[in-house]
Order: sequence, then structure tokens, then C-alpha cells
Amino acid sequence: MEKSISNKEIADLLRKVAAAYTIKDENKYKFQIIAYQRAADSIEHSSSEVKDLWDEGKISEMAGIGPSIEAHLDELFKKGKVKHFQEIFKGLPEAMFEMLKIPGVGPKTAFKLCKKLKIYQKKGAILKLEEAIKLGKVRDIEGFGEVSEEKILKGIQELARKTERILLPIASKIALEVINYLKENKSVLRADPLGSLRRQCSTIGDIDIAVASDNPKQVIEHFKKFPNKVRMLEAGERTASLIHTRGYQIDLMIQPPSAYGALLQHFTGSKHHNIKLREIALKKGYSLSEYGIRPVKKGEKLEIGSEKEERPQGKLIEFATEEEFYKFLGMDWIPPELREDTGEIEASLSKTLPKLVETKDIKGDLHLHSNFSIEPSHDIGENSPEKIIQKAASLGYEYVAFTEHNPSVSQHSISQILTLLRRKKEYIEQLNISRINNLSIKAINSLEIDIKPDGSLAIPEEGFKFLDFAIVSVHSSFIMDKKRMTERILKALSYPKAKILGHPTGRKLNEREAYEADWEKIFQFCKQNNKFLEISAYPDRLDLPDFLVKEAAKVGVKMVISTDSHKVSQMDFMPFGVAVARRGWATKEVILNSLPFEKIKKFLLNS
DNA sequence: GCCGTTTTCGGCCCGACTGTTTTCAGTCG
Repeated sequence: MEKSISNKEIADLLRKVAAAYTIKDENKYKFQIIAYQRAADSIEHSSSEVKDLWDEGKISEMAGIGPSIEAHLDELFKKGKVKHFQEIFKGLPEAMFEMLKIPGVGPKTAFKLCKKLKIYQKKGAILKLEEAIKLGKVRDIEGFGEVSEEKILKGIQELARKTERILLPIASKIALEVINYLKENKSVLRADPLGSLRRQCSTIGDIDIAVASDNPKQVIEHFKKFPNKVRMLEAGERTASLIHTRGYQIDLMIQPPSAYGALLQHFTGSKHHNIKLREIALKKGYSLSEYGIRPVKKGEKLEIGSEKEERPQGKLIEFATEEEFYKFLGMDWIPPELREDTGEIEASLSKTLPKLVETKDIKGDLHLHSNFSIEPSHDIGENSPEKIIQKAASLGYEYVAFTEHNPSVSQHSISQILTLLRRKKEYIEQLNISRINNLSIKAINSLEIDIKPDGSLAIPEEGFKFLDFAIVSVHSSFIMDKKRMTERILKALSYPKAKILGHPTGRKLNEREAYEADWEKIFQFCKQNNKFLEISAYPDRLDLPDFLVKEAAKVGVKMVISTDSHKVSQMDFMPFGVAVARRGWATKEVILNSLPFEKIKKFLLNS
């Protein structure tokens, strides 16, 4: 019986190996440590399960996995453990690896604490450490003091809090508020979000803001007076941090306009993007940093026993814009959404970066809940179809689809359901010829239908004739094995009128994991049968996730970006769905609702 | 231990901060 091992578990194991090597002999194993950390990163960020790749014999295709680690993983999957790893772990207390979870505690610190405090067992290790600190026992250990006790304690508290990551729309709103405030000061020449927010990740850690200014002191003073804060954390010469009243940390970094490009580039990341970029730069003889680019000459060969040699450094070259920064390295500017080291650097060097879809390309919203009284089992929309059409017009759309939830099955007879569906069809038809039509928004009569656990759809067969097309979605029985869930979804998509799979993975950010399904199989089915996958712009869904968008597009599946709005204000979420698509390398060619009505008709209304 | 538009051998990203030290080790992004 093979035990399934998740990517996270494998990555954790490889990081343990790296930590163990650090303790054994950091200098001797210096490059093994890096190699194992890289392999761990690579696996953790992989969009496919390593176990699946192993089954297919494709594990060595992963970056950072060579013959040695491949052999170890082979052993891991076959026997459930790795002899070589066991030997490396020998003599190291399990408790040490537990303590590594504490922010600010690395291998050396963890090992020392375990040894000196005689904490060996994994279970309760952090609790015992906390007790030892409270008894003042840590300050007596060489290399520790009262301040480090406090620091570890804070780390333990932080670990316990495990603060949720901020949803993209919330982070965007807060960042905009801070940026607008900063711009009130005339010393602020430019201000932009940084980090995962600028890369438009679906969830954000801290909110980092870049400012271009020749007068950093004045900017910091202004920042210190930001009204919506709990307190300042620190304020230095060109950096400052505060806690926003919403509880999130806001970091500020300032550079003169002449060096602003390098600042933006550096702190936008991602870490992996930057590492790869610096490696490439170094081969061309340049060293990159947040201040700019510096030519370097490789040092002479090291003498045996000599200390590490400084590379002779040239004069720093500054960059006002990111475009110039990348251009200097012979690259096209890379949209921040792509900067994850998943091929964008190579594409930039070969001038083959995709032209990503933009919000202005979107011609309509195909997932909207109005307040039309269809007596659904799930939540009803807040606003009338007419109001939604007005909003659509203000967004420059050509069409909208009304996709209320299906009438509840338990509360209605079949004939009642058919009556409701007929009534809605007639209503939408009226709408299309009514005076609201002079806004020339085409209304499409659709429905979001529950996929029942057996894959059948929750309206009677005769009901489909009242629909232009249907979105089908899983709203119940999320826990189901992969095979059954895949069959369930494929069966639902087999209905002729079922065209779009709504919020395909069912994930809820900070709340619920995606259910398991064989996405490759679903992608193939969609491609062959002209079915489409939704990219939900709804803030806690953002589903399909970006990496699956990329895979779906690779297979040739078209997608639809929709807001799943339950009130008109939510129709403004569209850019967040576009952000997910962009992170998935989507061009407008793979986004169905970038097409005008006449063209989507043949895809959606053809059965 | 991994990897290759300078290499199949000889390299391997960059800088800041912090706390404990009197010159540096550990951790982080």
C-alpha cells in the first residue's frame, strides 16, 4: 500500500535535511544545504504533485532535482523513508525541527536551545521552550540574552497567531488609501505597491509601499502622521513601518527618483525571480541589488586556506525605471504578475513574453446573481436585472448573463421549477426588447446549477430548454476521492447546456482547501467538448488558481473571467479575476469573454 | 547536490538587521 505524500511534506523533509547539514558542518555541506533548500522550494511551488510525477517517471524534469535527490525520493515513495536522511538526522533531536517553525529561529539556534535545555521530544517542544524562557533559563545560555529571550517569545506568539494572509482586494484597498495619503505630500514624487501585492498574488502578507523622493526625511515625517494607524513600529532614514488600524503591517521604502527602478524591481520580487535574475546577471559580469547594478570582476582563484575573497567592484549604475533595469540586462520588461521564476526570465531574454489579458479587454460578465425571484436554495442577488444592466453599461460591457442559483429542489415540485424557469426566460426576453435595451447590453438567460454528488444537475431535464446555457458548480459534498470527484464534474459538464464550470476547484481562501480532482483529465474534456472554466474574480475564491490557469491554457482550454456578483458593487471585482488570469500567463485569446457578443454566441448558445 | 549562450568541472544571489559580541554569526526577505 503506497502512502500518498504531499508536496508540502516532501518540501518539509528536504528542508529538514538542509537544517541537519547546517548543524553537522555548515562549511563542508554549504552547497548541499543550498541544493536541498532549492529542491524544497521547487517542490513546494510545483503546480503538479511530485507523487504523480514520480508515478510517471518525470521527477527529474523538476528544477533543482538531480540524480541524487531523485534517488532519495524514489526510496521515499517506495519505502516511506530514506536511509541516507535517517543517518543525517542521527544525533539531532526531533524537538529542534519543531523549533525551526518559530520565526527568527534557525537551525543553529534551535539546536543549541534543545541541547542546553535538554528538550528532545517533538511533542510539546515549543511549550517547554516557552516555559524555559519564562523561568529566565535561556538568557544564561552563551550567545543569548534577555533581548533574544523576548524575541523568541514574540516568535512563538506569532507562530500561534498564524495570522491569515490578506485577500487581494482588501490589500489593494488599504494600499491605495496609504498611497493616496502619501501623495498629499509634495516630496512624494511616485508611490507604488511592492511585493506580492504588486505581483497581484491572491493573498498578501505585508503591504509594502515604494516611494520616489529627494527628501526622504519629509516623507517619513508625513508617514508618521498617517491617521489610520495603531502605532508606528519604526522610522529610519529611508524606511519606516506602522500597524494599520485594520491590523496589517505597512512597510515604506524610499529611494531618490534616479534609483527608483532598482528599488521597485528588488522589492517586487519574487525571491525566486530575483535569485534567477542575479545568477544570470553575474554570468554577464554584473551584481544586482536594490540600489542598482554594479559591474564585478571575478576574483582570482582562491588560495587554499585563504579567507573569502572580495570581488573587485565597479561603480554602481542607477536606474530610474524598471524598464531600463531589465533592458540593461538585455531583457524585456516583465509584468510583475509573471515574476515567479516559472519561465518568464527565459521568455524575456528571448523576447517571447506573452501579451497578457487586461481588464479593458473584458466585454461582459457571465456570472451574475440578480434578485429575480427564482426561489433558489443558495443566496439570491440584491439588485434587479435592470440595475445590473445599467452597471454593465457603465463598465463598457456588451453583454451580461443572469445566472441565479437553480430553484431549490426540496422546496418545489418539478412543475413549479419549470414555471419559475419559464417565467425567468420570458422576463429576460422582455428585458432585451425593453427600453433598457437602448443601453445595448445583451442579456443572456442562464442559471448556476448545483452539481449533485452523483454528477447530475439540480433541475429537471425539461428545464434546460428554458436556458440559453448553464454554469454548473459544486456547492456540496466537497470531500470526495479524486476519481469520483472527477467523474462527478465530467458528468455534469456532459449536459449539452452546461458550458461553464463555476469556481472550478471550490477553494475558499483562508477557509477551505480545493477539492481533489484530476485537472488534466478535466482540461482535456473541456478542450474536446467546448466547455469552459471559470476564473472567479470573487475575492475569497479567485478560482481557478493561477497555476491551473496556466496549465489549462497550455492544453488549449478557454476560460471565462466572471465576478459571481450578488450585488452590483461586486461587479467591480473583475480586475482581480483578470489578475489571476495574468498570473496564469493568459492572453486575451484564451479568455472567452474578451470576445464580442456575436462571437461568444457560437461557443455558449449552440445547443 | 545541481547545473550549463563563458563550463560536464568549477562554480553556486545580495544586502539588511539584530543581538551579542568587540569583529561576527544567525536569520530573513
